[in-house]
Amino acid sequence: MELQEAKDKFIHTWGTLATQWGINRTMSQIHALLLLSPKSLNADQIMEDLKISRGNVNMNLRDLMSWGLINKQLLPGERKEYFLAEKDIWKVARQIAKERKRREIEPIIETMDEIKSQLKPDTDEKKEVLKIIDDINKVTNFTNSTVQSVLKAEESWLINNFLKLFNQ
Amino acid sequence: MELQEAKDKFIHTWGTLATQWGINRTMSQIHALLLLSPKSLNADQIMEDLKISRGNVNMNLRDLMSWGLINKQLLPGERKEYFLAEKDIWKVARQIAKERKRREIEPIIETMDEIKSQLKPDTDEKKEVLKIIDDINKVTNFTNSTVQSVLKAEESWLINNFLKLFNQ
DNA sequence: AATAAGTTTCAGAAAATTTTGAAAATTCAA
DNA sequence: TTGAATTTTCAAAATTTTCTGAAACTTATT
Repeated sequence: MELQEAKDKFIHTWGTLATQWGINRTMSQIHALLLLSPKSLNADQIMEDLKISRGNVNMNLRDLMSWGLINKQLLPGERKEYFLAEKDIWKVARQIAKERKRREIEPIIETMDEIKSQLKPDTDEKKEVLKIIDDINKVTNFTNSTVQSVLKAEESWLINNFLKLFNQ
Repeated sequence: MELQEAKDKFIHTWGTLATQWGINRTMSQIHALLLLSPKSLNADQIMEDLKISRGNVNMNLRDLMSWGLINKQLLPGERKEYFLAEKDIWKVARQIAKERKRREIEPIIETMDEIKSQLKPDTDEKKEVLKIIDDINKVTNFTNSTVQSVLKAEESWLINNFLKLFNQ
């Protein structure tokens, strides 16, 4: 397999996988493209490479920035904006976990709390509903704090290795 | 807030949240409905309650069964099939984690392995691509085994409590 | 074996999401 | 300022996903 073939396969598969977990295909493909690119790229280069429109590139670059997966780079003497992916995959994974926690887990807690505060447990059926809501809250909080502690542990493991590097 | 209102809010929000994480809205709503229902329900009851077609109900009930979140119940003297949700939310959460692991994490490992085995590291650029693929594999394996061990720990905590119950 | 009750399938319709591309807005240089 | 380069926005088009409903299939009853 040649380099370009491997890159294409990676970018294509990454996009396909992403749709299965509710992430926009193009966003993932741009991310994959930037991950594999040693140099930062501008909108025109991404447009040409993935054969997509300027508007699409723009929207998804902003999304990727909001996920903290890529950064804008202003090259001296260049008018155009260049984009560079975070290459440290551990950092990428932590970033994704944090975002998903914020976007997926926190809204559940909010909704459950809202229903809980407004429904009086004055009948057996209401009590049953409240029981389920309470259970969901427990599980969600557990998941939340587990993710949190794994993130923290993982982060300090990285910090440890970083420190070791300086102790050599 | 009255019972029906609370139920509706729960079912509706659950459906909306689900779409944000790549799960079909109807599937989540049927799951929510069954979670809140003390009795098992048949296709006609679900159709009427959520105002959706028979085909849609059938498809999503099968999906929910494949996720291990609901079970078919054959009531004596009844021709129709009834469906009952798993009410133990910890079990539900474990089931979802297992499925997502299988559906989201395992395909990544497969793809990365495939590219890795076919791309020779004979240039610097190829080596760089292989480095990223390797990193992704490391992170994915780490995530996989972390989920695995949390699941296991959580499961045995449950087992522990179950056993305690009998030691009283 | 015929019929009735219930379930599954799937082509086409409807709905939701994504993408395009051109116009508007912004930024920079002279 | 002006105007050229670049980025952003957004209505409409294209695409993808979901849903419907009727026909086909399966299972149970007489």
